[in-house]
Amino acid sequence: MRVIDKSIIEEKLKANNYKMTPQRRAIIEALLEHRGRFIAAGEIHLKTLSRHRGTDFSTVYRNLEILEKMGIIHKTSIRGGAAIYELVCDYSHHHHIICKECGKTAIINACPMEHLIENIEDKGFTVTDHKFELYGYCSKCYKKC
Amino acid sequence: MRVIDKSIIEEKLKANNYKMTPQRRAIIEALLEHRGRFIAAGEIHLKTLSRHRGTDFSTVYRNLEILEKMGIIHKTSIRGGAAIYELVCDYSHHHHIICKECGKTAIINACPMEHLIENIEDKGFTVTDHKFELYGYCSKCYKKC
DNA sequence: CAGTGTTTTGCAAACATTTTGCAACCATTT
DNA sequence: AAATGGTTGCAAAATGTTTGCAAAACACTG
Repeated sequence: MRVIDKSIIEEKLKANNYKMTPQRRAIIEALLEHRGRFIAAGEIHLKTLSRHRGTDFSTVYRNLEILEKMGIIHKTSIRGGAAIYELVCDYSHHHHIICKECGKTAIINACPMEHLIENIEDKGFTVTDHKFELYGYCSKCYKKC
Repeated sequence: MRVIDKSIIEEKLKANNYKMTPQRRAIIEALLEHRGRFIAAGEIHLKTLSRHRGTDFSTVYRNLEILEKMGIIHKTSIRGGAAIYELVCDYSHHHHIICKECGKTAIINACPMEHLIENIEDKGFTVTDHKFELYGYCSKCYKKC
């Protein structure tokens, strides 16, 4: 299991004919800095600005879309709110528990699908992907609330 | 296990001091018509209009919020997109498989949490809720794509 | 290291979604 | 009939995201 880092991401992008720009690098660095934590597009933009001033919001969105399509980041949202993003930290399949307060995440290595596939196939659905997320509070935020 | 219908919802609302208005009724009927299917706020608004013309979008949103807080509907979203809603069809805990094309859902009675609680508690998180959703295509939409 | 084709960017504007303040309304109670 | 408290439509704003376009930047090539 290879943990993701900057060079892996750059390789991947290159392999898909994406070029490395300061903006893109800044966005990736912002995400790396937040490893293990979901953040909103707005926060990513802010962090990116401090690394490469003038980066536009649209650039951030465009790059997040690219990174997501390449499986480098996860996109989700808490109860239908604004989208939040997180670096995929390694290549193994896993799920998350997400702090509703600060976005901190922990990995859940178990995947419920293993036990459920038979259960589902006779519903007539063809399953392409699944989401299993736990929400709650990390120890820090739990004390505050 | 009591399956939800119009009268249950009306009872619940009344018990919480909410009044039954034509608009609210129209919104609920629109949701009932879509039982077993997630729909977006925009669609609910459209359906509501045909039952009670002039109903404003804000009214729809306000009522969806109320219904959600009372546990009558579920709110979620597919990959960070716009919010989608569905009537909670019964009072038992369960999960969904959602068709990415038409929003049709099926119930998954198994809950992965049953087997996982121990696994998670030593991460320092206090779990308040969880989401387990499968995505794919229902038989109809699968043929089309 | 200039030339080339492609990608990427910033900007501005558009678009989509959701929320809010407010005055008016309605049903029920006093 | 006045008062109460939830509810609505309207208009506007806030929020979040996407797009078209011309200019700039990038990775190659020779």
